[in-house]
Amino acid sequence: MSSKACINIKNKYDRVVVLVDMDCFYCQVEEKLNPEIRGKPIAVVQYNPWQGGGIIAVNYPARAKGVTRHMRGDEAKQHCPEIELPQVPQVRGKADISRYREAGKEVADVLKSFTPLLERASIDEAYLDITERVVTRIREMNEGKFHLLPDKLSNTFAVGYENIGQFVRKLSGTFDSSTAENSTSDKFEFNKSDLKLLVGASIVNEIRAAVKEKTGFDCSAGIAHNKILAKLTAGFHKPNKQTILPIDSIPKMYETLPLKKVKGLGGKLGDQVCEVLKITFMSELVQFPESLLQQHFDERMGSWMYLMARGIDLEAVTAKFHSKSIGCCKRFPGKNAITGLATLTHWLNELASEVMERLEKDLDENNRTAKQLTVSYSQQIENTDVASTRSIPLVVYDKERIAVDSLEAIKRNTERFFKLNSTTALNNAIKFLGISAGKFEPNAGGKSGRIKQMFQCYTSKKTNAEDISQAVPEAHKSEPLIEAQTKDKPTNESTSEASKPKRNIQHFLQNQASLVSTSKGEPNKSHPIKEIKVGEDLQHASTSGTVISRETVNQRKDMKYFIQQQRDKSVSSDTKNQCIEKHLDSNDKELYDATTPTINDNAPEQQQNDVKNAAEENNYQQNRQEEDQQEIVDDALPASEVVDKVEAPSCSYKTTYAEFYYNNPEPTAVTVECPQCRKQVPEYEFQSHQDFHFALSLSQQQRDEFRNDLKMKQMATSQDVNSPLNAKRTSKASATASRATSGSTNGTTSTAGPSITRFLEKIPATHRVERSEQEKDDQIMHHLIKCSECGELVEPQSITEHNDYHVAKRLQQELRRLEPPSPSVSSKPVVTLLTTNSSNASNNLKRKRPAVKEMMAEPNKQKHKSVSSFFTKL
DNA sequence: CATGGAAAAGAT
DNA sequence: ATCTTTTC
Repeated sequence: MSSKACINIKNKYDRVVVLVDMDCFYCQVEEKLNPEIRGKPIAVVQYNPWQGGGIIAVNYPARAKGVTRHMRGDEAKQHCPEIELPQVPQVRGKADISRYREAGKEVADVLKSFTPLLERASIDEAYLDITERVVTRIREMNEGKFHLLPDKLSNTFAVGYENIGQFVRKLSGTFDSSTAENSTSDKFEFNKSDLKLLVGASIVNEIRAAVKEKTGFDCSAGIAHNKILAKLTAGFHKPNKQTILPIDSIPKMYETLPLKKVKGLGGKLGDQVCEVLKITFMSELVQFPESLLQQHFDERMGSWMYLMARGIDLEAVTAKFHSKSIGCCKRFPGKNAITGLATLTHWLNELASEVMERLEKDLDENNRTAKQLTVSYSQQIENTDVASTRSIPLVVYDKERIAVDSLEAIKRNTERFFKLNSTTALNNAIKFLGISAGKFEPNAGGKSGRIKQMFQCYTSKKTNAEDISQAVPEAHKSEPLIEAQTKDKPTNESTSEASKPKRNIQHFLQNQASLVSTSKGEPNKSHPIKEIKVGEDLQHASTSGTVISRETVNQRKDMKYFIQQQRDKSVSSDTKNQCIEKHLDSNDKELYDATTPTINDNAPEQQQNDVKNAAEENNYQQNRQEEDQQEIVDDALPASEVVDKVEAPSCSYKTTYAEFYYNNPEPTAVTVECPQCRKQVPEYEFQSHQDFHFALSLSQQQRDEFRNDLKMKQMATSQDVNSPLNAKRTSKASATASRATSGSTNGTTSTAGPSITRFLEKIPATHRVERSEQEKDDQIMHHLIKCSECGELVEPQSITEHNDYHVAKRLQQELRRLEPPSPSVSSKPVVTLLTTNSSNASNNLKRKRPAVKEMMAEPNKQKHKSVSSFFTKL
């Protein structure tokens, strides 16, 4: 599991790698959903209340009007009054992109039907290695079964050529004049490789046509010999077009290609490279020896850049269809920061719900189970945001459990979670929350699988007999070419049969006239690459959050030393370096090394932005939000208070709960009346106020259930719970209690805690259900019973079965619980406070990339097949 | 507070 | 295991 799979450097031009990129995908999805707006200028917007919402996708008509990403909806309207602004659906108070996710999968399914060697790169992008198909097609061409007619290459462009016809002519010309002698030259090899791209383009055209036919979506594609270049190339002609990148065109293209446009160099690293080497364009990178690059950056990175400067990227396309993690998150900026337990609980539940939903779907579709939960959050501590991440075992797919465990993880890792003397007011406001599940394992059949199966017949409607196996022949994994070529290996190498290929090519050329005229409509600008649009939205402003962590600060502190160390390293002659050069074709060098002499190692200028020492300011003025919040809630009581309420019913929550206690009402300038509670709310607070009501109404339900469970437990144990005075204790008790309801055996609460046997007894439905006021009528009317476990409304005749489901669920949980050790309690409190103004990014550029040695370890097994042989067979 | 959310992968 | 970086 070292690093990324790479191909042998000798095959550097042998692959045909395609990047398929959906054109303004979200817009297309919305268009498909609502045909009314088709063809109009469109921008997809998310969270519309504030200034018309943030734009996350813009279609081409709208782009023509000057609308761009990271505009607000209002701004877009100014540029283009007729613009349509469909919104990203909002579910559970947060943006929900499942609509696009599903559309993306639809597309990927189509792509996958062309090759198993498909790597999904994002929701709307995928890499394909179609080398095998190309080789097959070339064979078919040789056999006369396939003719590469111009109509197979519509909407196709080649970098460095006016139109595709020109490229074809150039290519065929070299084959025409090929003799046995020059057919061994590198140039000739290049042409063979480029021919593959051309043939590949015909396949990609079919792929894109299939996508269009099956899904209705347009896409663009880049066709090159490796991933990075394919990605780059895809951006050259859009939308609904495809571009080939011939080898010869790479150096010219590099001359005007800003280094930062290359994937992987778009961020701080790219800045560093440009700064340290004093360069801007990719073409300037070629002058530096590998050793120098390795010294300034790191070994891996150095090698990667060295090769990249020569148009080489050895990373294999690996079959990957499904995400390795499923998660969701939300920011709570500024006044939206979470300051109370109730709100925190609410949002954790929302996030947990979404994750759960998606996990269950994933279980259905992919027959796998996530084993790890990761909760991330950032807290405002004394004025800086501190981000943290904690991982915990994910033992059962259970929404409540996920939410509770997440909360526990946060608590456990926060030194002072609550404000002094409070059991609900958070000491540190939370500005960001995220829950994600990962470490998927395939669902094995077998003994543990049996429970899962019985489980599944409840949870999933589908009996998923078919298991979408993403298995891919191992042969593909690292060396797709070898196999292809082996199969294809002809008996004779490059012989002098130039007549037949000529015939074929001329057959092709006969149709060139039409091709050229086709592309006339769209003049192929001779690549002003400075303005090239790479990818859909490459102008992603580096907002570079202000969140810093202790580690970052420490790194900065160490930087001086670090840089010095780098400098001290002597310029040792690198064997690896020589190794690479040895494997570069003479033509590679010709292509790139012509003009520029190698320059010497000179030390990087480091900016000595000294790290400011953490200066603690005791700025205590953050209680504003909670004050506002609490004003609202005179009559309602968030779920998290229930425990305390039950335990200490005599206390007024207003005085007991800091979340509401820190009330220092300030005369506010502009207020609005809340339609729900009819309180005056500061205008700028309105949204979060609404959120709060939302939270309230949702938690109400839970509260009922919770109380019922408590009641039951009390009946069972006849014991009291802890005093609410100790915050830590209380919260723990609360968490444990709720967990117990879902099947825990251990609890601090009782001597006779709920055991699994207890749950295995069938519980009469009538005892388990209690109707809430609002639902009563509904339920009576429809003769439905609400399950106290999950809140679902169930038909009476199904309630037994339904309860069985929960029993099974608990059973599984119980079994699971025995397996893994409990989550490791963290050793240290997380909260360390450091501040800095330095935005100096020159830290830590060391990366590890696959060692070049490994890439070249494999000896060349193949002799390249002569191009002329493509045409020899009849 | 102001793009936001999502995911991967590398670094330590 | 946690944090950072990058990208879309």
